[in-house]
Amino acid sequence: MPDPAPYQRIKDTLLERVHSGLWQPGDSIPGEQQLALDFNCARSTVHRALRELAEEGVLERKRKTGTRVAYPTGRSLALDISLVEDEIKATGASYQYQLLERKLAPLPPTVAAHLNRAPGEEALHLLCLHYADRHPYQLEDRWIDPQTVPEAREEGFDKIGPNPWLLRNVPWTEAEHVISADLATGAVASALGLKEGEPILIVERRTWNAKGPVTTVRFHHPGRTHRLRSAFAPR
Amino acid sequence: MPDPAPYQRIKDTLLERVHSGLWQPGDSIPGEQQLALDFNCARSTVHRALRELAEEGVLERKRKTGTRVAYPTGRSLALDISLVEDEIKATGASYQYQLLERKLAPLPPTVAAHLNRAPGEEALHLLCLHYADRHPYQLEDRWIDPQTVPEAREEGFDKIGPNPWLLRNVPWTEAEHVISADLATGAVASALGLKEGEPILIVERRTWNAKGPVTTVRFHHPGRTHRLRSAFAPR
DNA sequence: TAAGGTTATTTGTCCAGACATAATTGGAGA
DNA sequence: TCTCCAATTATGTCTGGACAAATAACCTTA
Repeated sequence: MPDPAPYQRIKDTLLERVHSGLWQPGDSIPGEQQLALDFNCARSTVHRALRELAEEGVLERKRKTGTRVAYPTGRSLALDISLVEDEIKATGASYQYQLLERKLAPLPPTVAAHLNRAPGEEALHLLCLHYADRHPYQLEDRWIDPQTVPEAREEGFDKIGPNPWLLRNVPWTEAEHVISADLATGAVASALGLKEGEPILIVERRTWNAKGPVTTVRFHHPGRTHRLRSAFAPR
Repeated sequence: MPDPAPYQRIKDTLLERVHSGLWQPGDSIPGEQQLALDFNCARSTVHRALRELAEEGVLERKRKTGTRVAYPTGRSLALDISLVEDEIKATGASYQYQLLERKLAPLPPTVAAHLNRAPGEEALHLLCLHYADRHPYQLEDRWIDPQTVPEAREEGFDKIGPNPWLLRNVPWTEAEHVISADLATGAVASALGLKEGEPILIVERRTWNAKGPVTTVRFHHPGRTHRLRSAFAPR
């Protein structure tokens, strides 16, 4: 194993002091000059370690006042949202993909608003089901704007899921996520193998690239068994 | 407004080139040497800009090969989780806090596991309701380990919510979040003013500090009206 | 042709020193 | 006592130079 870089070693050491409780939230810690002497390195090396720890929310720095251990606020939480396939395989389960529906359909109002289209205009609508070990894991309800993504007209989406296909062909540069809960009804319930009225967890993602809105997608998960997890440090 | 630092200006410029689509995912971009000439600055300044963009997931860098625009993967998503009070006030709504229950009670098994206690041992149980403009916004169901946090015995929690109190008195250094959906039942339903069987969104947070597990808390929100939002960049 | 070693290129990090900038502190003057 | 300015001190950033490490490309040899 290669030696970690000095700035990294310093970060680790300082973080350890915070985690161990040796330095408590609110405590002042030594200045860069002093730490540079302690660690026998240049001030800029110490500076980088401190700067990054501050960015990560571990420390708070102010000119003239110096550096203190930050009070955690839980200001942000990072959720991993990978491709379903990777997500499922990471748990050791087998992955299966099934296309339920693919057709041009009139846009519902909320989706139309995101895609900058009038409600009722036609767009490509996809319904896909992702299985983990043969159990329904996620129902994907997606709209693709054929104006921004004309190539999508040629793609059947019967072999490859829309997510990997889009990443490959029309990478987006901006996204917005909204998480909410609702009840399973009709098609969603039966696709996921749930009874009507069971809870579902919904992650909605809307993405843009330089040319405009690309796609809106709602991922539906069985609410009681699915979990979005985040082990994490304050930020 | 003060001039932004050069490395920041470079970051902005490069990010703009990616966002505008001038540089597409997969494209190679000029090397550090070249960019330093372009921006008329030292290589280390360019290097910092590139390094940070790579950390943010915008670029991918490899030695010898150079720097390319990254394909977005949506690998992570950042949710802001602030204090409820700030969260509510940020929307312009008025905030109100109400303590519903505060008593020592035997630990349910799942909570006991996190707090390293045997099920049935006693811990401090709190039920709190947070209002936005007089409407129930969040039901907080919290367990505090009186062994790790003896001070909590003395606190009534009738004026100050457990969250701000804990941050002030027993800051945690590590946390884990789990998001899920369920149905409102019994006490939860009536506290939130929902009918039985309506969907709720649950955020569970478990925290630790140097001395051990501090607290387990479940935040219950009305599922259809509450949203966890994240405008975000790929990572 | 295949294997293996060498070279060149690019990023990664460090350093020492310099100046900029924010913010506290203390002192001068009203 | 109050106000305002200046000195002090910590962090923030840049420079220009150096060396390390990864790795793609090339070159040698069997």
